[in-house]
Amino acid sequence: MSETKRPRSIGDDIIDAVETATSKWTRQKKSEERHPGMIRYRTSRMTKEPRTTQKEAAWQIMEAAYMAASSNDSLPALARQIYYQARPKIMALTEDKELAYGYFSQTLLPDYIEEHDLDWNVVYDARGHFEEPHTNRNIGCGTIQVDNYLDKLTEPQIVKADFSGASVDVIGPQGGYSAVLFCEKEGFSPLFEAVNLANRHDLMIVSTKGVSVTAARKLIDSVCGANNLPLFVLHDFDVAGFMIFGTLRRDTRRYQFANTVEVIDLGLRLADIAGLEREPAAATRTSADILRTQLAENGATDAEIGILLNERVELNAMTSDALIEMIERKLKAYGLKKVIPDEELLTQAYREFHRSQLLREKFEEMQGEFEESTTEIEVPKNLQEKVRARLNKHPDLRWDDAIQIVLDKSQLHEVRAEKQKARQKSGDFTDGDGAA
DNA sequence: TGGTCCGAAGTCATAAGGTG
DNA sequence: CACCTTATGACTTCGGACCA
Repeated sequence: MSETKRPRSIGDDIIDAVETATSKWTRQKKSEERHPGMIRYRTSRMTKEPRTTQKEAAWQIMEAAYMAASSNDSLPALARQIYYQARPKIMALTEDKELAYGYFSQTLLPDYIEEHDLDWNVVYDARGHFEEPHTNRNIGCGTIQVDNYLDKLTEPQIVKADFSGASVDVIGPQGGYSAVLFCEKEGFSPLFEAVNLANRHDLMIVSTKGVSVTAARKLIDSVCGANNLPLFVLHDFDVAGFMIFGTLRRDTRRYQFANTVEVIDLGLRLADIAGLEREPAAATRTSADILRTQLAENGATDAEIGILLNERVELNAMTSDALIEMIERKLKAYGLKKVIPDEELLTQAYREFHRSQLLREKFEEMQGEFEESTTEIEVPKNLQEKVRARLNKHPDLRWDDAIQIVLDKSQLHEVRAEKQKARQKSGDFTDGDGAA
């Protein structure tokens, strides 16, 4: 501006010099006025020393922590056990920054395992249960239990007749159940049992408390996906309920489905909540727009979203009979059928049961003759000591098992097998070695 | 051409909300 | 308390604008 009017003076040079020298500073200052949020970041960035993040620290020590917790990968390790191994080490590397268990177990540990493609035996606590129809196997929705269960799935096995008669052993969907029912709440189990829901429709019922754990999704993925069984989902009419429904039919950060599963919504949906008690939706800090998007992604219609933003209806608002009526109406509408195996298996089973019947008649005859001819049975001396000696040798047995072995050494194997079988019947799929 | 700066987009770590 | 998820603030990265 000035140079055309008058010759440059020393003053002009000084001004230029000052402006040049301070231009960067001015620029920064003005930028900071426009973006006050950046000030802290910039100062911290200029003054901070490079430090280790919790993630970096975790990456350094994770393997050692797992190996310690799992006794060199020979036993299953609970996420929490690994955490206790890892925590002091991570904190030492990060200026004692507190390490939250949730962050460790939900983010660091699974991310590490995924990134390194590891085959570690990491275990989370069971949450909820699943129960087969007819067999009454009731198993916890935990990592180990689900894995063991999936390992043992089998085709129906016909058990040949012996003293106890022929039977058919079934573990899993084949010959066992025709669909899986997922219920958001565990509390309905007594009701389902009272009306015999599972047995009458050959349903395996899975319930977790709230959002499904990954073990439950893995179970559903395998059982439904590999056998083409439908999954029915029962949930509240609320934001969480739709989320529960949504996470069972799409991939999330923590679990990706390997199979395609046909997921059927049993409600509650708009059509189901007429006349039911509504309560205000739980307060949330999430904006309505985000909720709307989420809900739509989880399958809610516009009309439903309109209600869900303000109100909710619990499954508990239904009377027991109305709930069962609704479930069965929808199962019927779907066309769910009882399990009936193919002709070949039916034939085999028929023959074996027939044989069993004949054997029983024979046995009863023999029993009559036997009772007449028996005399007093000799009992070995020092039976108590003998039992104690057997138990010392095989501490996993009970006293009556020991008597059988005293009577006949060759029984040991059978006794063991019986015990194992009994445990499986009762739904103990935790496997002998068990969690540490 | 090569250094500096900006800010959108991405990552990390945590908080908070939900189930029973 | 366990677990799950999404939201969010703090920080980090990085492509491109800018400038000398």
